[in-house]
Amino acid sequence: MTIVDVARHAGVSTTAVSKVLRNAYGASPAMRAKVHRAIEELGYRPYAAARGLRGKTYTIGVMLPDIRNPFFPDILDGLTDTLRDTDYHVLLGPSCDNEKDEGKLTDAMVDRGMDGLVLIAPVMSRTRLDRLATTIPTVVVGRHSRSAHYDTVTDDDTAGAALVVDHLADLGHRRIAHIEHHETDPARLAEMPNAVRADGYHRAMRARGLAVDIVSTSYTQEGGYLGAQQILARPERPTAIFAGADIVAMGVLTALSEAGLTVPEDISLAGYDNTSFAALGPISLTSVDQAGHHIGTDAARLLLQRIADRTRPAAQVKLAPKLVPRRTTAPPRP
Amino acid sequence: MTIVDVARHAGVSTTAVSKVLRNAYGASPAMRAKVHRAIEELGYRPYAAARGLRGKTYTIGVMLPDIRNPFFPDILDGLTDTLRDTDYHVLLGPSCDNEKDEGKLTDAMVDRGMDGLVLIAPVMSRTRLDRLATTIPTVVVGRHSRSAHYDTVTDDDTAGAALVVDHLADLGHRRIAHIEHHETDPARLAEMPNAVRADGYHRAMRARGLAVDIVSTSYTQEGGYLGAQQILARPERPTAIFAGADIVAMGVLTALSEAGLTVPEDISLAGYDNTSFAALGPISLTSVDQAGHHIGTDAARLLLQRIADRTRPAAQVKLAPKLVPRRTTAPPRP
DNA sequence: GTGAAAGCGCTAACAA
DNA sequence: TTGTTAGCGCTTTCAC
Repeated sequence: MTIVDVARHAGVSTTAVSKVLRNAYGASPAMRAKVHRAIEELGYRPYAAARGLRGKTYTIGVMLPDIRNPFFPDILDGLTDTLRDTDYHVLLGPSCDNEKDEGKLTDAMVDRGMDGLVLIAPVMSRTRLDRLATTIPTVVVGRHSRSAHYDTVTDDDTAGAALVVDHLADLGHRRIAHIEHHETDPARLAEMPNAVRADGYHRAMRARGLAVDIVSTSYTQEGGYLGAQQILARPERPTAIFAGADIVAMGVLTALSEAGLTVPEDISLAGYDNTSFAALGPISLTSVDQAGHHIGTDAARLLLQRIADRTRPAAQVKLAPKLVPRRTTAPPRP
Repeated sequence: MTIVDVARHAGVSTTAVSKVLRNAYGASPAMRAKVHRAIEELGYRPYAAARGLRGKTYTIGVMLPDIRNPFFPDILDGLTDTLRDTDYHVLLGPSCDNEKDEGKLTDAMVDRGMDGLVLIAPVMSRTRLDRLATTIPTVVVGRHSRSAHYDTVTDDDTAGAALVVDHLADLGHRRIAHIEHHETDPARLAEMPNAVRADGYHRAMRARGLAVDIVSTSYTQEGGYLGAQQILARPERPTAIFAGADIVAMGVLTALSEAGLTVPEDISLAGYDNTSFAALGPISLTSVDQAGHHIGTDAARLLLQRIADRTRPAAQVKLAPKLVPRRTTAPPRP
């Protein structure tokens, strides 16, 4: 079942069918109707793989660091909701949290002729990111970099971290530890959301005259578990922990519970992302909302615009985070 | 940068390059070496979209019902671990939990020339599933159907449900409610894992002479929340709840917590899937382990075999679930 | 507004 | 073992 069959069935040329399929200029209403009827009657579906050879594949690729992090589905929902009424399909790569896997995945997506990419918090070098974006329309989410070739959607992570520090400090906490996602590359130190968040914590603490206490693990449940264990092994225990992501806070809860500590009586805990798990009754985690759905919507919109016009100036959308206080934060024991 | 450039650079024919790329028969070691060097030097990458037009795209599509359900990443890990050392790439569709979205996504995957599909708990009709599997190598995960055209990997949901019921009954519970994922289609009633799980509960309860109490919502956090609210509104409250999935149990916990009930003192709770959240310290949910990673490994292996030989007899792999008792289940109040 | 014809990059017959 | 050649299904000039 090909375009040739449709053309024959409708009594027109293959060119005509192609034009109708693409809503291209140069097909009369009568022709469109004929072709559409033929498509209907034959149950024809264009073969995207073949379209890609000359035109577009109507496919958008999404890369994310960790499918287990419940924040990313929010972004995905925003993306798919926006793309639902278009001809585009979204295809997701499996989690990849290192430069090598990222390279493999983005290569694979380019090789499959995808029309555009949404990269969520990519760790690849700025050079590579830039090169990629000149190859294929790209929107970068979360990473605080700026390029002429790709659009970005970010949340103000500096402000978000300050929100948490201020909240805890206002409650009376003086010793507030932070668990961050380990970042050594100096170039990425200024760009990755986790690094900016840690920097925001740093600034906010110093602005209050408080001593900085950072533990480096990763933005995973295990990272939170291990980070909390390190913190609990300290001679002087902090009275509050600011986990860089809700998923980290989940692991922290396990470690605290195993240590026989209760939240917020023994120690306060705040997360980041305001995922659906933060709202869970028995957890009720204080967190920072960065409106994942909205991020996804913006990313999709920007990508569609960039696909339509690859020369348009790059846009930087920056969203403002919001603190959502819940039951895991309270004044420290007197 | 095409195969022609590589051929010219290596001083061989395009066929030779093609053969080397595919590890096909008919290329001398000397030729392979020459071609590989040319590929290296030119930084050539085959264009998968074009390969798909004649041969394969080296792409495997995965469809899952809900990206928010933390059980599915386990399966995905098993899949990607197994596929990592092959030439195949895994691409995931966005969540789709209804027949229409499933149809759109599988169509899109077929249209993109994917070499094989892994469908996790698909809800589409058996006819459609069968037709799909004759079009493209397919492995179905979780669904208890049998076909000559696709392989299946399932867990013994009947036994798993019985494990939970027996555990609770042995603790002394008599009134055990079950929250299931709503299923009306009579054909799917015997095939979907959620339906089989509910049926297993049914049988196990009756075998013990206990009264069945089923609430139908969905396998989501919200489904658990709403289901628990319905259960709590009963004149006579059950002493234990068996949630059909861990993600459901998460929602149940919220509802119980809002109602001022404690677990397991006021009410026992068990989930299913043994996700990483079940092991979380403050949650510590009794659950049923169905070895998601193993399921993924088997699915990948079966799919590779089916891609290699589409006529091979269909295999049905059935795994055995295991109960993981934790702190949310205890004897009822006297 | 419409259609004929030339590829897109690759694979697979087939011939050498 | 190697190379020549004809497409895969679609889009895109470029005539008409």
